[in-house]
Amino acid sequence: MLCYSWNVNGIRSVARKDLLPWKVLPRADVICLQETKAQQHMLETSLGEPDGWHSHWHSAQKPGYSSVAIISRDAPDEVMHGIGDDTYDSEGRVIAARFGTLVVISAYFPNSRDGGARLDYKLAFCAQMESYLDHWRKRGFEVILQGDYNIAHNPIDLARPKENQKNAGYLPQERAWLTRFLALGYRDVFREKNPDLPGAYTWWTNWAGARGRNVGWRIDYSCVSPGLYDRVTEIRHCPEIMGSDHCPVAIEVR
Amino acid sequence: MLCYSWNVNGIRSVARKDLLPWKVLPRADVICLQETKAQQHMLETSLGEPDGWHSHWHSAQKPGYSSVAIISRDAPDEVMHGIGDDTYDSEGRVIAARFGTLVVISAYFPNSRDGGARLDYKLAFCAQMESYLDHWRKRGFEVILQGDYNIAHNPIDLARPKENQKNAGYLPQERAWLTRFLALGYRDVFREKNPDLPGAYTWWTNWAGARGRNVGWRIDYSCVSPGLYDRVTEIRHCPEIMGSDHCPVAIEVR
DNA sequence: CTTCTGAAG
DNA sequence: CTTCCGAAG
Repeated sequence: MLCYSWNVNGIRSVARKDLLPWKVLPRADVICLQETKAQQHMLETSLGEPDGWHSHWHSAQKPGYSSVAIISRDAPDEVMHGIGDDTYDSEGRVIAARFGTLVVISAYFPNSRDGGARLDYKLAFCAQMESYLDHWRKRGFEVILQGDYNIAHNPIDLARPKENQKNAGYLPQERAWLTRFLALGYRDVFREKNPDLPGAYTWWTNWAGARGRNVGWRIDYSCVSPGLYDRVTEIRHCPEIMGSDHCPVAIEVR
Repeated sequence: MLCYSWNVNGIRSVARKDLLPWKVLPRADVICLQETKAQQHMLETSLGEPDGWHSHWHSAQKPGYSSVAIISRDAPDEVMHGIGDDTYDSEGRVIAARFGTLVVISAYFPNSRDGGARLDYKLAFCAQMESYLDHWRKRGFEVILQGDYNIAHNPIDLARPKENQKNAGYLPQERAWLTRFLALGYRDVFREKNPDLPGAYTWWTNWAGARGRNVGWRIDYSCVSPGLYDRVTEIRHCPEIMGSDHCPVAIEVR
Protein backbone atom coordinates (compact mmCIF):
# COMPACT_ATOMS: atom_id res chain seq x y z
CA MET A 1 0.00 0.00 0.00
CA LEU A 2 1.51 3.27 -1.20
CA CYS A 3 0.43 6.14 0.95
CA TYR A 4 1.15 9.82 0.30
CA SER A 5 0.88 12.82 2.55
CA TRP A 6 0.77 16.31 1.09
CA ASN A 7 0.05 19.74 2.54
CA VAL A 8 -1.37 21.25 -0.64
CA ASN A 9 -1.75 24.82 0.69
CA GLY A 10 -5.21 25.10 -0.90
CA ILE A 11 -6.76 22.32 -2.95
CA ARG A 12 -8.22 24.94 -5.30
CA SER A 13 -4.79 26.43 -5.75
CA VAL A 14 -3.27 23.13 -6.95
CA ALA A 15 -6.39 22.53 -9.07
CA ARG A 16 -5.83 25.89 -10.84
CA LYS A 17 -2.29 24.78 -11.60
CA ASP A 18 -3.54 21.42 -12.92
CA LEU A 19 -1.54 19.65 -10.21
CA LEU A 20 -4.25 17.75 -8.39
CA PRO A 21 -2.88 15.12 -6.00
CA TRP A 22 -4.66 12.20 -7.66
CA LYS A 23 -3.18 13.28 -11.00
CA VAL A 24 0.41 13.93 -9.99
CA LEU A 25 1.15 11.32 -7.27
CA PRO A 26 2.17 8.09 -9.06
CA ARG A 27 0.57 4.76 -8.13
CA ALA A 28 -1.09 6.16 -5.01
CA ASP A 29 -3.36 3.90 -2.98
CA VAL A 30 -4.06 6.45 -0.26
CA ILE A 31 -3.54 10.22 -0.28
CA CYS A 32 -3.57 12.22 2.95
CA LEU A 33 -4.09 15.92 2.36
CA GLN A 34 -3.63 18.85 4.69
CA GLU A 35 -4.55 22.51 4.38
CA THR A 36 -7.11 21.91 1.68
CA LYS A 37 -8.52 25.29 2.84
CA ALA A 38 -12.06 24.55 1.84
CA GLN A 39 -15.23 23.21 3.33
CA GLN A 40 -16.34 20.27 1.24
CA HIS A 41 -19.60 21.95 0.25
CA MET A 42 -17.57 24.78 -1.29
CA LEU A 43 -15.82 22.42 -3.69
CA GLU A 44 -16.97 21.39 -7.10
CA THR A 45 -17.63 17.66 -7.31
CA SER A 46 -14.50 17.14 -9.41
CA LEU A 47 -12.45 18.33 -6.43
CA GLY A 48 -14.56 17.06 -3.55
CA GLU A 49 -15.38 13.65 -5.00
CA PRO A 50 -12.81 12.85 -7.67
CA ASP A 51 -13.86 10.14 -10.10
CA GLY A 52 -12.47 6.71 -9.33
CA TRP A 53 -11.57 7.59 -5.74
CA HIS A 54 -13.17 7.41 -2.34
CA SER A 55 -12.84 10.74 -0.57
CA HIS A 56 -13.42 11.85 2.99
CA TRP A 57 -12.97 15.39 4.27
CA HIS A 58 -12.79 17.02 7.65
CA SER A 59 -13.12 20.77 7.47
CA ALA A 60 -12.64 23.68 9.82
CA GLN A 61 -15.70 25.68 10.77
CA LYS A 62 -13.97 28.80 9.54
CA PRO A 63 -14.19 28.93 5.75
CA GLY A 64 -10.88 28.65 3.91
CA TYR A 65 -8.93 27.59 6.98
CA SER A 66 -6.96 24.40 7.64
CA SER A 67 -8.96 21.23 6.73
CA VAL A 68 -7.76 17.72 5.90
CA ALA A 69 -8.83 14.83 3.68
CA ILE A 70 -8.09 11.22 2.84
CA ILE A 71 -8.51 10.08 -0.76
CA SER A 72 -8.21 6.35 -1.42
CA ARG A 73 -8.60 3.86 -4.26
CA ASP A 74 -10.36 1.36 -1.99
CA ALA A 75 -13.22 2.27 0.32
CA PRO A 76 -12.05 2.43 3.94
CA ASP A 77 -13.64 0.01 6.39
CA GLU A 78 -14.12 2.88 8.82
CA VAL A 79 -13.61 6.64 8.80
CA MET A 80 -13.24 8.85 11.84
CA HIS A 81 -13.55 12.61 11.64
CA GLY A 82 -11.61 14.58 14.21
CA ILE A 83 -9.81 13.60 17.33
CA GLY A 84 -12.72 13.63 19.78
CA ASP A 85 -12.41 17.13 21.24
CA ASP A 86 -14.18 20.06 19.66
CA THR A 87 -11.39 22.44 20.66
CA TYR A 88 -9.36 20.86 17.86
CA ASP A 89 -12.07 19.31 15.71
CA SER A 90 -13.64 22.70 14.90
CA GLU A 91 -10.35 23.48 13.13
CA GLY A 92 -10.47 20.44 10.82
CA ARG A 93 -7.09 19.01 11.72
CA VAL A 94 -7.46 15.22 11.78
CA ILE A 95 -9.16 12.52 9.76
CA ALA A 96 -8.52 8.76 9.86
CA ALA A 97 -9.36 5.90 7.52
CA ARG A 98 -9.05 2.26 8.51
CA PHE A 99 -8.19 -0.39 5.95
CA GLY A 100 -8.39 -3.75 7.74
CA THR A 101 -6.05 -3.52 10.71
CA LEU A 102 -4.19 -0.48 9.35
CA VAL A 103 -5.28 3.03 10.30
CA VAL A 104 -4.05 5.88 8.09
CA ILE A 105 -4.29 9.31 9.69
CA SER A 106 -4.05 12.68 7.97
CA ALA A 107 -3.10 15.30 10.54
CA TYR A 108 -2.43 19.02 10.38
CA PHE A 109 -0.77 20.06 13.63
CA PRO A 110 -1.28 23.68 14.76
CA ASN A 111 1.31 26.30 13.92
CA SER A 112 2.69 27.66 17.20
CA ARG A 113 2.79 31.17 15.69
CA ASP A 114 5.03 34.17 16.19
CA GLY A 115 6.10 34.53 19.79
CA GLY A 116 4.66 31.11 20.55
CA ALA A 117 1.20 32.71 20.69
CA ARG A 118 -0.39 29.35 20.04
CA LEU A 119 2.21 27.06 21.58
CA ASP A 120 -0.01 25.99 24.46
CA TYR A 121 -2.81 25.09 22.08
CA LYS A 122 -0.39 23.10 19.97
CA LEU A 123 1.08 21.17 22.90
CA ALA A 124 -2.43 20.35 24.13
CA PHE A 125 -3.25 19.10 20.63
CA CYS A 126 -0.12 16.95 20.68
CA ALA A 127 -1.12 15.45 24.05
CA GLN A 128 -4.61 14.75 22.76
CA MET A 129 -3.07 13.11 19.68
CA GLU A 130 -1.30 10.58 21.93
CA SER A 131 -4.57 9.44 23.54
CA TYR A 132 -6.23 9.44 20.15
CA LEU A 133 -3.61 7.04 18.78
CA ASP A 134 -3.98 4.92 21.92
CA HIS A 135 -7.66 4.63 21.16
CA TRP A 136 -6.90 2.96 17.82
CA ARG A 137 -4.09 0.82 19.17
CA LYS A 138 -6.19 -0.49 22.06
CA ARG A 139 -8.52 -1.81 19.41
CA GLY A 140 -5.60 -3.78 17.98
CA PHE A 141 -4.77 -1.63 14.97
CA GLU A 142 -1.48 -0.32 13.65
CA VAL A 143 -1.35 3.36 12.72
CA ILE A 144 0.46 5.64 10.28
CA LEU A 145 0.35 9.23 11.47
CA GLN A 146 0.94 11.22 8.32
CA GLY A 147 0.90 14.90 7.91
CA ASP A 148 2.25 18.33 8.61
CA TYR A 149 3.50 18.26 12.21
CA ASN A 150 4.71 21.87 11.97
CA ILE A 151 7.81 20.78 13.90
CA ALA A 152 11.38 20.41 12.70
CA HIS A 153 12.76 17.89 15.15
CA ASN A 154 16.53 18.32 15.16
CA PRO A 155 19.17 20.62 13.65
CA ILE A 156 19.52 18.28 10.68
CA ASP A 157 15.84 18.86 9.89
CA LEU A 158 16.14 22.49 8.84
CA ALA A 159 18.61 24.58 6.90
CA ARG A 160 19.03 27.32 9.51
CA PRO A 161 18.73 25.73 12.95
CA LYS A 162 20.60 28.44 14.85
CA GLU A 163 18.63 31.29 13.36
CA ASN A 164 15.30 29.59 14.13
CA GLN A 165 15.68 28.64 17.79
CA LYS A 166 12.95 31.10 18.73
CA ASN A 167 10.73 30.62 15.71
CA ALA A 168 7.46 28.74 15.42
CA GLY A 169 8.11 25.15 14.36
CA TYR A 170 11.49 24.89 16.06
CA LEU A 171 10.72 25.92 19.63
CA PRO A 172 12.31 23.75 22.35
CA GLN A 173 8.87 22.70 23.67
CA GLU A 174 7.58 21.40 20.35
CA ARG A 175 10.85 19.64 19.56
CA ALA A 176 10.74 18.08 23.04
CA TRP A 177 7.23 16.81 22.44
CA LEU A 178 8.36 15.06 19.25
CA THR A 179 11.29 13.50 21.10
CA ARG A 180 8.92 12.25 23.77
CA PHE A 181 6.48 10.96 21.15
CA LEU A 182 9.20 8.89 19.50
CA ALA A 183 10.28 7.64 22.93
CA LEU A 184 6.80 6.10 23.19
CA GLY A 185 7.85 3.80 20.36
CA TYR A 186 6.52 5.61 17.30
CA ARG A 187 9.05 5.56 14.49
CA ASP A 188 10.07 8.57 12.36
CA VAL A 189 10.59 6.35 9.36
CA PHE A 190 12.30 8.84 7.07
CA ARG A 191 14.93 9.85 9.60
CA GLU A 192 15.52 6.29 10.78
CA LYS A 193 16.21 5.16 7.21
CA ASN A 194 18.29 8.28 6.49
CA PRO A 195 19.91 9.09 9.82
CA ASP A 196 22.58 11.46 8.51
CA LEU A 197 21.00 12.84 5.36
CA PRO A 198 21.04 16.65 5.38
CA GLY A 199 18.96 18.88 3.12
CA ALA A 200 15.95 16.56 3.12
CA TYR A 201 13.19 19.10 3.58
CA THR A 202 9.45 19.09 2.95
CA TRP A 203 8.64 22.78 3.27
CA TRP A 204 10.21 25.98 1.97
CA THR A 205 9.00 29.51 2.51
CA ASN A 206 7.75 31.22 -0.62
CA TRP A 207 10.05 34.17 -0.04
CA ALA A 208 13.34 34.82 -1.76
CA GLY A 209 13.60 31.62 -3.79
CA ALA A 210 14.07 29.46 -0.68
CA ARG A 211 13.04 26.27 -2.48
CA GLY A 212 15.45 26.85 -5.35
CA ARG A 213 18.24 27.27 -2.80
CA ASN A 214 16.84 24.39 -0.67
CA VAL A 215 16.59 26.56 2.41
CA GLY A 216 13.84 24.48 3.95
CA TRP A 217 12.43 22.54 6.88
CA ARG A 218 11.42 18.90 7.35
CA ILE A 219 8.06 19.33 9.07
CA ASP A 220 5.99 16.66 7.26
CA TYR A 221 6.33 13.15 8.63
CA SER A 222 5.10 9.57 8.27
CA CYS A 223 5.42 8.10 11.73
CA VAL A 224 4.29 4.53 12.32
CA SER A 225 3.33 2.52 15.38
CA PRO A 226 6.09 0.14 16.54
CA GLY A 227 4.60 -3.03 15.04
CA LEU A 228 4.43 -1.48 11.59
CA TYR A 229 8.02 -0.43 11.15
CA ASP A 230 9.25 -3.74 9.74
CA ARG A 231 6.51 -3.70 7.14
CA VAL A 232 7.72 -0.43 5.58
CA THR A 233 9.14 -1.07 2.10
CA GLU A 234 9.76 2.51 1.04
CA ILE A 235 9.90 6.04 2.43
CA ARG A 236 10.71 9.14 0.42
CA HIS A 237 10.14 12.82 -0.08
CA CYS A 238 8.90 14.01 -3.48
CA PRO A 239 10.51 17.46 -3.86
CA GLU A 240 10.03 17.22 -7.62
CA ILE A 241 6.26 17.58 -7.16
CA MET A 242 5.40 21.27 -7.34
CA GLY A 243 2.19 23.19 -6.67
CA SER A 244 2.48 23.84 -2.93
CA ASP A 245 5.06 25.25 -0.55
CA HIS A 246 5.26 21.71 0.88
CA CYS A 247 6.31 18.63 -1.05
CA PRO A 248 4.60 15.24 -0.68
CA VAL A 249 5.96 12.43 1.48
CA ALA A 250 5.41 8.81 0.41
CA ILE A 251 5.44 5.66 2.51
CA GLU A 252 4.86 2.11 1.33
CA VAL A 253 3.85 -0.68 3.69
CA ARG A 254 3.41 -4.33 2.95
CA MET B 1 -4.14 70.01 -23.33
CA LEU B 2 -4.72 66.27 -23.64
CA CYS B 3 -6.54 64.94 -20.65
CA TYR B 4 -7.26 61.27 -19.93
CA SER B 5 -9.63 59.65 -17.47
CA TRP B 6 -9.20 56.00 -16.47
CA ASN B 7 -10.76 53.81 -13.82
CA VAL B 8 -7.76 51.53 -13.34
CA ASN B 9 -9.44 49.07 -10.95
CA GLY B 10 -6.38 49.04 -8.70
CA ILE B 11 -3.22 51.00 -9.51
CA ARG B 12 -1.13 48.11 -8.17
CA SER B 13 -2.96 45.75 -10.48
CA VAL B 14 -2.05 47.74 -13.61
CA ALA B 15 1.48 48.17 -12.23
CA ARG B 16 1.85 44.37 -11.98
CA LYS B 17 0.81 44.12 -15.63
CA ASP B 18 3.33 46.82 -16.59
CA LEU B 19 0.46 48.99 -17.84
CA LEU B 20 0.88 52.09 -15.73
CA PRO B 21 -1.20 55.02 -16.99
CA TRP B 22 1.78 57.34 -17.48
CA LYS B 23 3.43 54.65 -19.60
CA VAL B 24 0.54 53.58 -21.80
CA LEU B 25 -1.45 56.80 -22.39
CA PRO B 26 0.18 58.60 -25.32
CA ARG B 27 1.04 62.29 -25.09
CA ALA B 28 -0.91 62.82 -21.87
CA ASP B 29 -0.82 66.22 -20.20
CA VAL B 30 -3.22 65.32 -17.41
CA ILE B 31 -4.36 61.88 -16.20
CA CYS B 32 -7.42 61.49 -14.00
CA LEU B 33 -7.52 58.13 -12.23
CA GLN B 34 -10.33 56.43 -10.36
CA GLU B 35 -10.42 53.33 -8.18
CA THR B 36 -6.71 53.38 -7.51
CA LYS B 37 -7.66 51.29 -4.45
CA ALA B 38 -4.77 52.42 -2.32
CA GLN B 39 -3.97 55.02 0.25
CA GLN B 40 -0.99 57.01 -0.98
CA HIS B 41 1.21 55.94 1.95
CA MET B 42 0.68 52.29 0.91
CA LEU B 43 2.22 52.92 -2.50
CA GLU B 44 5.86 52.66 -3.45
CA THR B 45 7.24 56.01 -4.60
CA SER B 46 7.38 54.80 -8.21
CA LEU B 47 3.58 54.49 -8.11
CA GLY B 48 2.66 57.32 -5.77
CA GLU B 49 5.07 59.93 -7.17
CA PRO B 50 6.03 58.84 -10.68
CA ASP B 51 9.18 60.47 -11.99
CA GLY B 52 8.59 63.42 -14.28
CA TRP B 53 4.98 63.94 -13.15
CA HIS B 54 3.13 65.90 -10.55
CA SER B 55 0.75 63.66 -8.65
CA HIS B 56 -2.08 64.32 -6.25
CA TRP B 57 -4.16 61.65 -4.54
CA HIS B 58 -7.36 61.58 -2.58
CA SER B 59 -7.90 58.31 -0.77
CA ALA B 60 -10.73 56.62 1.07
CA GLN B 61 -10.31 56.05 4.79
CA LYS B 62 -10.95 52.36 4.23
CA PRO B 63 -7.79 50.71 2.90
CA GLY B 64 -8.02 49.37 -0.63
CA TYR B 65 -11.31 51.11 -1.40
CA SER B 66 -12.19 53.65 -4.09
CA SER B 67 -9.66 56.57 -4.23
CA VAL B 68 -8.81 58.95 -7.04
CA ALA B 69 -5.78 60.82 -8.34
CA ILE B 70 -4.66 63.45 -10.83
CA ILE B 71 -1.26 63.06 -12.47
CA SER B 72 -0.03 65.94 -14.61
CA ARG B 73 3.06 67.04 -16.53
CA ASP B 74 2.74 70.63 -15.27
CA ALA B 75 2.19 71.52 -11.62
CA PRO B 76 -1.41 72.58 -11.00
CA ASP B 77 -1.98 76.12 -9.77
CA GLU B 78 -4.35 74.75 -7.15
CA VAL B 79 -5.47 71.33 -5.96
CA MET B 80 -8.65 70.58 -4.04
CA HIS B 81 -9.17 67.28 -2.24
CA GLY B 82 -12.75 66.15 -1.90
CA ILE B 83 -16.02 67.86 -2.48
CA GLY B 84 -16.44 69.57 0.89
CA ASP B 85 -18.60 67.04 2.72
CA ASP B 86 -17.05 64.29 4.77
CA THR B 87 -19.90 61.91 3.96
CA TYR B 88 -18.36 61.60 0.52
CA ASP B 89 -14.81 62.76 1.14
CA SER B 90 -14.08 59.85 3.51
CA GLU B 91 -14.60 57.62 0.48
CA GLY B 92 -11.96 59.33 -1.67
CA ARG B 93 -14.19 60.09 -4.64
CA VAL B 94 -13.17 63.53 -5.95
CA ILE B 95 -9.99 65.48 -6.57
CA ALA B 96 -9.57 68.63 -8.66
CA ALA B 97 -6.56 70.37 -10.19
CA ARG B 98 -6.68 73.87 -11.59
CA PHE B 99 -4.47 74.90 -14.48
CA GLY B 100 -5.02 78.63 -15.06
CA THR B 101 -8.74 79.08 -15.60
CA LEU B 102 -9.35 75.39 -16.34
CA VAL B 103 -10.35 73.01 -13.55
CA VAL B 104 -9.87 69.28 -14.23
CA ILE B 105 -11.83 67.01 -11.89
CA SER B 106 -11.34 63.29 -11.35
CA ALA B 107 -14.55 61.81 -9.92
CA TYR B 108 -15.62 58.34 -8.91
CA PHE B 109 -19.38 58.36 -8.47
CA PRO B 110 -20.86 55.81 -6.04
CA ASN B 111 -22.20 52.52 -7.34
CA SER B 112 -25.90 52.36 -6.52
CA ARG B 113 -25.55 48.63 -5.71
CA ASP B 114 -27.87 45.65 -6.00
CA GLY B 115 -31.45 46.57 -5.22
CA GLY B 116 -30.47 50.25 -5.23
CA ALA B 117 -29.10 49.78 -1.71
CA ARG B 118 -26.93 52.85 -2.14
CA LEU B 119 -29.05 54.82 -4.57
CA ASP B 120 -29.94 57.54 -2.08
CA TYR B 121 -26.30 58.04 -1.19
CA LYS B 122 -25.43 58.27 -4.86
CA LEU B 123 -28.15 60.79 -5.67
CA ALA B 124 -27.05 62.92 -2.70
CA PHE B 125 -23.49 62.75 -4.01
CA CYS B 126 -24.73 63.85 -7.43
CA ALA B 127 -26.58 66.81 -5.89
CA GLN B 128 -23.48 67.77 -3.91
CA MET B 129 -21.45 67.54 -7.12
CA GLU B 130 -23.64 70.22 -8.71
CA SER B 131 -22.92 72.72 -5.91
CA TYR B 132 -19.27 71.75 -6.00
CA LEU B 133 -19.05 72.60 -9.69
CA ASP B 134 -20.90 75.86 -9.04
CA HIS B 135 -18.23 76.73 -6.51
CA TRP B 136 -15.56 76.60 -9.21
CA ARG B 137 -17.66 78.31 -11.84
CA LYS B 138 -18.55 81.20 -9.52
CA ARG B 139 -14.84 81.86 -9.31
CA GLY B 140 -14.82 82.25 -13.10
CA PHE B 141 -13.32 78.91 -14.07
CA GLU B 142 -14.33 76.36 -16.67
CA VAL B 143 -14.50 72.73 -15.56
CA ILE B 144 -14.01 69.25 -17.06
CA LEU B 145 -15.75 66.64 -14.92
CA GLN B 146 -13.98 63.45 -15.84
CA GLY B 147 -14.46 60.04 -14.38
CA ASP B 148 -16.56 57.02 -13.70
CA TYR B 149 -20.13 58.27 -13.26
CA ASN B 150 -21.41 54.70 -12.78
CA ILE B 151 -24.40 55.66 -14.94
CA ALA B 152 -25.27 54.59 -18.46
CA HIS B 153 -27.41 57.48 -19.66
CA ASN B 154 -29.55 56.13 -22.47
CA PRO B 155 -30.27 52.84 -24.25
CA ILE B 156 -27.51 53.53 -26.76
CA ASP B 157 -25.03 53.65 -23.87
CA LEU B 158 -25.18 49.95 -22.98
CA ALA B 159 -25.42 46.68 -24.86
CA ARG B 160 -28.41 45.28 -22.94
CA PRO B 161 -30.65 48.19 -21.97
CA LYS B 162 -33.84 46.16 -21.53
CA GLU B 163 -32.24 43.54 -19.31
CA ASN B 164 -30.67 46.18 -17.07
CA GLN B 165 -33.63 48.47 -16.27
CA LYS B 166 -33.48 47.41 -12.63
CA ASN B 167 -29.72 47.11 -12.29
CA ALA B 168 -27.28 49.45 -10.62
CA GLY B 169 -25.94 51.97 -13.11
CA TYR B 170 -29.09 52.07 -15.24
CA LEU B 171 -31.79 52.85 -12.73
CA PRO B 172 -34.35 55.49 -13.82
CA GLN B 173 -33.34 57.82 -10.96
CA GLU B 174 -29.64 57.89 -11.84
CA ARG B 175 -30.36 58.27 -15.56
CA ALA B 176 -32.76 61.11 -14.69
CA TRP B 177 -30.09 62.85 -12.68
CA LEU B 178 -27.71 62.77 -15.65
CA THR B 179 -30.44 64.15 -17.92
CA ARG B 180 -31.02 66.96 -15.45
CA PHE B 181 -27.29 67.61 -15.13
CA LEU B 182 -26.95 68.02 -18.88
CA ALA B 183 -30.02 70.27 -18.87
CA LEU B 184 -28.00 72.61 -16.62
CA GLY B 185 -25.77 73.18 -19.64
CA TYR B 186 -22.97 70.68 -19.04
CA ARG B 187 -22.02 68.86 -22.26
CA ASP B 188 -21.56 65.11 -22.64
CA VAL B 189 -18.88 65.66 -25.27
CA PHE B 190 -18.53 62.08 -26.50
CA ARG B 191 -22.24 61.62 -27.15
CA GLU B 192 -22.68 65.06 -28.67
CA LYS B 193 -19.90 64.37 -31.17
CA ASN B 194 -21.16 60.81 -31.81
CA PRO B 195 -24.90 61.10 -31.38
CA ASP B 196 -25.83 57.81 -33.05
CA LEU B 197 -22.74 55.66 -32.47
CA PRO B 198 -23.68 52.36 -30.86
CA GLY B 199 -21.23 49.98 -29.15
CA ALA B 200 -19.08 52.79 -27.75
CA TYR B 201 -18.55 51.49 -24.23
CA THR B 202 -16.02 52.17 -21.49
CA TRP B 203 -16.69 49.28 -19.12
CA TRP B 204 -17.22 45.55 -19.54
CA THR B 205 -17.82 43.01 -16.82
CA ASN B 206 -15.00 40.53 -16.36
CA TRP B 207 -17.40 37.59 -16.70
CA ALA B 208 -17.92 35.48 -19.77
CA GLY B 209 -15.69 37.36 -22.20
CA ALA B 210 -17.95 40.41 -22.22
CA ARG B 211 -15.21 42.72 -23.51
CA GLY B 212 -14.32 40.37 -26.38
CA ARG B 213 -17.99 40.38 -27.40
CA ASN B 214 -18.30 44.13 -26.64
CA VAL B 215 -21.16 43.60 -24.22
CA GLY B 216 -20.45 46.77 -22.28
CA TRP B 217 -21.62 50.03 -20.79
CA ARG B 218 -20.62 53.66 -21.33
CA ILE B 219 -20.27 54.88 -17.75
CA ASP B 220 -17.08 56.96 -17.99
CA TYR B 221 -17.58 60.52 -19.21
CA SER B 222 -15.82 63.78 -19.92
CA CYS B 223 -18.43 66.44 -19.38
CA VAL B 224 -17.48 70.07 -19.76
CA SER B 225 -18.99 73.35 -18.63
CA PRO B 226 -20.83 75.22 -21.36
CA GLY B 227 -18.10 77.72 -22.16
CA LEU B 228 -15.56 74.97 -22.76
CA TYR B 229 -17.39 72.98 -25.39
CA ASP B 230 -16.16 74.99 -28.37
CA ARG B 231 -12.56 74.56 -27.25
CA VAL B 232 -12.71 70.74 -27.44
CA THR B 233 -10.51 69.49 -30.29
CA GLU B 234 -10.81 65.76 -29.67
CA ILE B 235 -12.83 63.23 -27.71
CA ARG B 236 -12.36 59.47 -27.85
CA HIS B 237 -12.49 56.20 -26.00
CA CYS B 238 -9.34 54.06 -25.87
CA PRO B 239 -10.69 50.47 -25.85
CA GLU B 240 -7.30 49.23 -27.11
CA ILE B 241 -5.75 50.09 -23.74
CA MET B 242 -5.99 47.00 -21.53
CA GLY B 243 -5.26 46.39 -17.86
CA SER B 244 -8.58 47.33 -16.26
CA ASP B 245 -12.23 46.45 -16.76
CA HIS B 246 -12.67 50.08 -17.83
CA CYS B 247 -10.98 51.71 -20.81
CA PRO B 248 -9.58 55.24 -20.74
CA VAL B 249 -11.41 58.26 -22.16
CA ALA B 250 -9.42 61.10 -23.71
CA ILE B 251 -10.41 64.72 -24.24
CA GLU B 252 -8.33 67.48 -25.77
CA VAL B 253 -9.05 71.15 -25.23
CA ARG B 254 -7.38 74.12 -26.76
C1' DC C 1 5.43 35.42 -0.82
C1' DT C 2 1.06 32.85 -1.06
C1' DT C 3 -3.26 31.08 0.25
C1' DC C 4 -7.67 32.02 1.60
C1' DT C 5 -12.45 34.93 3.05
C1' DG C 6 -15.52 38.74 2.45
C1' DA C 7 -16.63 43.31 0.69
C1' DA C 8 -17.11 45.51 -3.38
C1' DG C 9 -17.69 46.30 -8.14
C1' DC D 1 -14.57 37.32 -12.74
C1' DT D 2 -11.46 40.60 -10.45
C1' DT D 3 -9.69 43.80 -7.16
C1' DC D 4 -8.33 44.64 -2.54
C1' DC D 5 -8.09 43.63 2.87
C1' DG D 6 -6.50 41.03 6.78
C1' DA D 7 -5.65 36.61 8.86
C1' DA D 8 -2.71 33.02 8.53
C1' DG D 9 1.18 30.29 7.38
